[in-house]
Amino acid sequence: MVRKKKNLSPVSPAETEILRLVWSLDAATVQQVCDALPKKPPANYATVQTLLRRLEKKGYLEHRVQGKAHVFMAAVDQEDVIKRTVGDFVQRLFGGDPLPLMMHLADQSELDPADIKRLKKLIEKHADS
Amino acid sequence: MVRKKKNLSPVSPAETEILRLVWSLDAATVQQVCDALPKKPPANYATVQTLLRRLEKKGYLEHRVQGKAHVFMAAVDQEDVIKRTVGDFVQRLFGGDPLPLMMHLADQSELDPADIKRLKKLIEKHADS
DNA sequence: TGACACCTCGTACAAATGTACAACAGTTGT
DNA sequence: ACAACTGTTGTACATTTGTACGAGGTGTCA
Repeated sequence: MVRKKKNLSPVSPAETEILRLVWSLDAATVQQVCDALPKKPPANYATVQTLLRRLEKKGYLEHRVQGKAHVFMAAVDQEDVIKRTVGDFVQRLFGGDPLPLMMHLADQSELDPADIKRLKKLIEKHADS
Repeated sequence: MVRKKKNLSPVSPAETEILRLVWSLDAATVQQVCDALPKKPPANYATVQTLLRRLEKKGYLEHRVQGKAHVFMAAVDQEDVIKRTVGDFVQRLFGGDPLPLMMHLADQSELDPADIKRLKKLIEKHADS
């Protein structure tokens, strides 16, 4: 698959969550996305459907027909989307400097030892470059 | 100052950037915020003004009058806002797990040695807790 | 003491966003 | 073959967001 880049209109907050679920499910029908959402405020089928439709129109998803249902799946590279999304976020909230965000996360998060190990390794790698 | 918490309506992306500038300037007039914005697309005074007014209405800013101008300043704790904002963001894009974001940032960012040192220290601190 | 500059205020308005209904169609169990 | 499901499509609509104009007030300098 080719997965063209750029020129994608922005993903709204609500759309972002839906997109994430499709990624994590790899491919999913409207129903499956609904089921994956928190039950607390039971997701409205129609609403989720609209979000999926919009994501497809924007170019982030595509679908194949399976039986009577549409199965949605990624149409662009997840990493690219995350990169852009995080980049924009860091820009707005921290003026583009990722360090404050790292510090905030390191400070706030409960990281288990394994996580810390992986993180340190990654950071280490950047130390000598 | 008391700085009540919660019940604040969300900050939109454009508003977020303005809010960040007010924080970084500590206190600022519309003009000063405009000047702090990238010149590239020269910020429209009226637009910035609207954003500041909305931030005040939402409760994030307040102002004092100085001469003929309004000087805007934070009305709620910056850390709280950042915490909530980052939290929401992590929720939407990563389902609430901050580690993928940490990894992404560690992987993408060019961190200088000093940054790495500080980060490692912070992470270290969490290792034995 | 006017003319100017610089501000705020009220207002506007298109586009994006969040949310959702109603109508219609393919499947399926009976 | 028909009702009951389950899904899609078209559409709607109140808010929020991004962007910005014009009128009117006020401090300032000649």
